[in-house]
Amino acid sequence: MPPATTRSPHDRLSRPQQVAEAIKSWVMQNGWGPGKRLPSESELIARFSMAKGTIREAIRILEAQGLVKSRTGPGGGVFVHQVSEARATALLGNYFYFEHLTIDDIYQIRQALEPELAASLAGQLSDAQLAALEDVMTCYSEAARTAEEEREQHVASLRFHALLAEMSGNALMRFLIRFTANMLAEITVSRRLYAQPNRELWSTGLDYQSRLIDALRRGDAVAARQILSEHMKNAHRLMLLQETVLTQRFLPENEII
Amino acid sequence: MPPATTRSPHDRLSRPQQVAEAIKSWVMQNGWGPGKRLPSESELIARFSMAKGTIREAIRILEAQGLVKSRTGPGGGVFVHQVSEARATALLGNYFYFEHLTIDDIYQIRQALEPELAASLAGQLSDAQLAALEDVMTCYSEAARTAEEEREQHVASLRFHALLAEMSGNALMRFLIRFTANMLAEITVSRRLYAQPNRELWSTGLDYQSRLIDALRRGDAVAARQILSEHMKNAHRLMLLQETVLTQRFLPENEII
DNA sequence: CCCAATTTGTTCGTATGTATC
DNA sequence: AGATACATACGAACAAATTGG
Repeated sequence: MPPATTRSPHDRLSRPQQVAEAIKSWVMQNGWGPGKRLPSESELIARFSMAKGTIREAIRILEAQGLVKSRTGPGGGVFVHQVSEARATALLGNYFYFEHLTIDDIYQIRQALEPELAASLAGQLSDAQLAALEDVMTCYSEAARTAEEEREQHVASLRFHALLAEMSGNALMRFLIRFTANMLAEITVSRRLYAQPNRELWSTGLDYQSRLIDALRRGDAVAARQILSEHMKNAHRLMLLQETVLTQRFLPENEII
Repeated sequence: MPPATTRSPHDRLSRPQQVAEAIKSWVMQNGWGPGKRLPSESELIARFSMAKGTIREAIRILEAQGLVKSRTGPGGGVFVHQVSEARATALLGNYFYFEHLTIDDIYQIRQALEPELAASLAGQLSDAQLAALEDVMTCYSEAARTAEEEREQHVASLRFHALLAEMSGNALMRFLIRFTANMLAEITVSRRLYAQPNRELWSTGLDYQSRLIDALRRGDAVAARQILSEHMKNAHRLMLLQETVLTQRFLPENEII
């Protein structure tokens, strides 16, 4: 029995989709990487014996997936393009537009991932990296006075986690941490949760992160894991009070954090 | 200062992209859900004052993202469509085609997520669900004789985890567990890692999963977490011996598991 | 079973915009 | 500035698919 591609015979692929798939596997088989220029429109028209419109739609499909980019003018054309994190985030975000994630859901993942991330980074960071973490922390070292400052502190605290993720050698970990933080920001911003003064969250958050940086510097993986685990548990608990269903929008193709 | 969309002024959106974005936010603002029919091509042509080809490219962009589907004939048209898990998996998989994930990377995530999943399911499953888990388990209760059987057992063991994820109320958890299992299957299948007889992995895996089901039935969250944690650690250790860089293909738009 | 209506799908010719030399 | 090479956009015609009479 073959690996069995589970496409029902009823949803046949349109010609542009066929062409897009063909180009995909063509690029893959030749091992072409980012920057590689694909044949021009007219060449593709000749190669696939299809009309311009059909070829163009195929290119658009690949472009929407972030796999190619096209430029006009001489030396222009269609180029293989590395899918950006922003694009991947937006595309995955579309999926969760229809699933209704709660703050609980997101924190269950963060609760599992972040301590593991912290543990894996203990003793691995350079002085410059540790300094960068402390730098972000100082953005919210003082109690917020206005709602605007409150919001900025909230964003900064999420940036702390994003920065930590950036330091991981694990691309999957990096993406997931940043994605979950993004989703959380979407909720809190869209629901104005940050507007509710939550001094306890930010102040205890500051304390935890300070201790975390210390543990990371000492190379104490167990402590780092424990600290971030408690931090997550606490943040989760505080946010739980204002739990809400995520009515997230279609994400535009740009970075939130 | 506005939320600041970080699009450089140099990569202006093409007209089809503009139209696609306009339709997106249009759907969003009206709160239209899956099944809602969008205006016909000709209506969109009139509304946006653009050529048919341009409108069609916009539709294709949305279709590539899995947000709409179009049907021909009377009563046909373009319909809002819930992004499928398969589509989301494929789109996210494209991102990691360019990042080079290792087995280590994937197991770091599974190691963090799966025990948490197990703990959250303890005492929450119906008899039918527990029976379904045992059912999948029996698929590899006997030692494999041929390489083909070996492969089937491997797939079945990944299915066990997928089924477990399916029982979570957390859509994000469900997706991530299945996604990571998918990525792992991609590696092991494409690199033929399953071909190497690895009796220890499957037999100990069987033992672990049997104990896990028991703990889930008893409602012992701590034990469930511990068992799956050890199982992951063990599976990771065994796979580490044959570690390899993931040279994953562009994922076709279909389900692997 | 065929025919007609409706809607997306595809083709071709032409013209325009844009970046490079 | 002008020529060149490429994607981009337009419009009209035709093809295919689906539904209902």
